[in-house]
Amino acid sequence: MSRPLERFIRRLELRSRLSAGEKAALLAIDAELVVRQARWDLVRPGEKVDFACLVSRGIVGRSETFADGRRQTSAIFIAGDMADLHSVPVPVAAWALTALTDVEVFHVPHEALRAVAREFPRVAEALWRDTVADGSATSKWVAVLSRHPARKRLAHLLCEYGVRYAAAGLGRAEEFELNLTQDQLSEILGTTAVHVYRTFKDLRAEGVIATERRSIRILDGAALARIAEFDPDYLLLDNSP
Amino acid sequence: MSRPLERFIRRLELRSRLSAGEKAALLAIDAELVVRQARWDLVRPGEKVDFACLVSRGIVGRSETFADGRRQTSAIFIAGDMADLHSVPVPVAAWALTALTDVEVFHVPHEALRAVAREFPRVAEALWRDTVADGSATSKWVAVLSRHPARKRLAHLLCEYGVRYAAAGLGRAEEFELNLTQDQLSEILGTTAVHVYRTFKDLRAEGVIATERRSIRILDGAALARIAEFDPDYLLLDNSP
DNA sequence: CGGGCATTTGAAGCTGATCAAAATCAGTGG
DNA sequence: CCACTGATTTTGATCAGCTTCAAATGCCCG
Repeated sequence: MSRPLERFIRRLELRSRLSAGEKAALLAIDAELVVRQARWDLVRPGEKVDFACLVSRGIVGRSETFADGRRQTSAIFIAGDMADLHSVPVPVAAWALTALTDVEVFHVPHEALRAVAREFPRVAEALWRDTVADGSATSKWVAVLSRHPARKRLAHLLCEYGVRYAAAGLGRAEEFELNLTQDQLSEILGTTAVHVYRTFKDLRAEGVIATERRSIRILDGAALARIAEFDPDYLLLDNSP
Repeated sequence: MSRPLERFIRRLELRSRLSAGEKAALLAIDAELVVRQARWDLVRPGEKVDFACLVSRGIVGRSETFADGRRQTSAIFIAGDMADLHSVPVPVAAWALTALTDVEVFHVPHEALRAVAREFPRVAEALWRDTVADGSATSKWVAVLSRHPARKRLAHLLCEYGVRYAAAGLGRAEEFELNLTQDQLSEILGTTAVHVYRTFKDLRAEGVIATERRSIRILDGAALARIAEFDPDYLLLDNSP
């Protein structure tokens, strides 16, 4: 694609209104396309970066590894997400950004983003707003992870992923590919791969979802949302402001 | 105090460089002082606000309540913290801000902050940067909460609080008042009050900390940091940029 | 000095972790 | 097309950490 930020602008417009001039300035930014295999670390903790990673294909995870080797993924990013928008004001990574599947990522130069933000205060606010949305999702995840058992956590993840996947224009909220292994899911859900399996099994047995290979079909969205206590407000996706 | 934002500017300066003019513009902002007792909700979920809450005294928590009445606190804020800086770009609260102790809070008008941010791009970036720091701490908490047993979680909280308390110029990292009940701590640590008590007891028995009423004395900071796997980088407090 | 919180203590039970291993699948090369 | 290989999913058994419930003690404030 000749205009790497096209999809990112559509993402921003889910939360912010942008003028034609503002969009044109963003569209004019050039970015290097990088193709990586699953497991590749796009950014390592402590690394100083001068670009932000815009996901174009596949899934990127933000994760942290502990002394005993166990890992926790605190966010996942899909096509259209700027995985480390926070690196623009804070260019030293505090976590790893890892390719969870084979991915295509644009390296968007910080300096170009900063220049547009300086010139257009509403772009600056739009970027700030998307950073807030990231924090909002993370904050929600603190609560879900800490207070819900695995079945509610998984239900919540499926609800959120479906909504985000649909909002990104990548598919339907009721049926999508979740291209993550149960091991990767366990690192998001704060549990073990074994338990992820059993949890999937329970949800299938209840007739709430169906799985086939890595595609998820939500048979009873209302039930799933009830199990998860899912309320999409925290994703800040209704373009009201 | 005639200049409500004085302490907030010092907080910003821990992470961003500001010119005299930029500081003056922030200092000129007027804000209403509000005094509340413990348990008071400063902001309720879903509420539309046109001001941000700058903590002046006491502790404010950001928390979420579930259907069964259990609560999770995803962040705590001390004097100098803008508890809901994120409300400037996103003025609809997704969570409650609650006074965990008796508090004094300044209501800082969004419009005033936005005006300064529009005029001074570096102020905009400083505010953005502090939002990133909030997200960074939240993201760390996802990992800690999800992967560490209660003893490491408590150790981590004590390390973080000490560092933040000292950075805010409110005391020393090795000895401070943690004016929270064990019940409130359990809502931060994702456990129960009973378990918080037992965890404190264990850490005391190991000689790592001492407690007296609600004051905490860290006897062996190195051991506490080791237990917690604490590395303060994620707080983004070294004024390097 | 009494009432309301908060802390401390005890006992029982459950959820999810851990460890081990079998079954299945995806991809590779003969 | 099949055998082989490594990764992932599925299954089973045991156990630790934490929750839950109940109650006693301690502390602060009016």
